[in-house]
Amino acid sequence: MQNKTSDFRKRCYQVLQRVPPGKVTTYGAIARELGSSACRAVGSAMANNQQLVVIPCHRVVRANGDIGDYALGQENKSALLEAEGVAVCNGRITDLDKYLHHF
DNA sequence: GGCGTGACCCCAT
DNA sequence: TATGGGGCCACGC
Repeated sequence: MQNKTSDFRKRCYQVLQRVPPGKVTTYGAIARELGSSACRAVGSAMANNQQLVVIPCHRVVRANGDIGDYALGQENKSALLEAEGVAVCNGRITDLDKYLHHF
């Protein structure tokens, strides 16, 4: 059967849901969890994410420490992260390694 | 069936 | 530190 969402995208969401509150992950980490280095494909999945309430896409940040982009805006994303206990400064994670979740 | 795009990542300069 | 270039994969037209 064919769901509206591709299987690859679902996997991104599944991995993303594995990240606990107060922790963050990177697009590359998710991609590698899926067995690929297609960090861009993961981002594309988030961009088409229609389950903002179900998928904590705001917990995904860039590997260089930047919070990356967000469907509702970077400001909203950083605010959500701080609300979960992640220190964000000027749209960037101060201690990325400290909040990075290890799968 | 092929091309361009994208919420990226890494390395070199 | 900032900028440029190459590579990776999935999706829409």
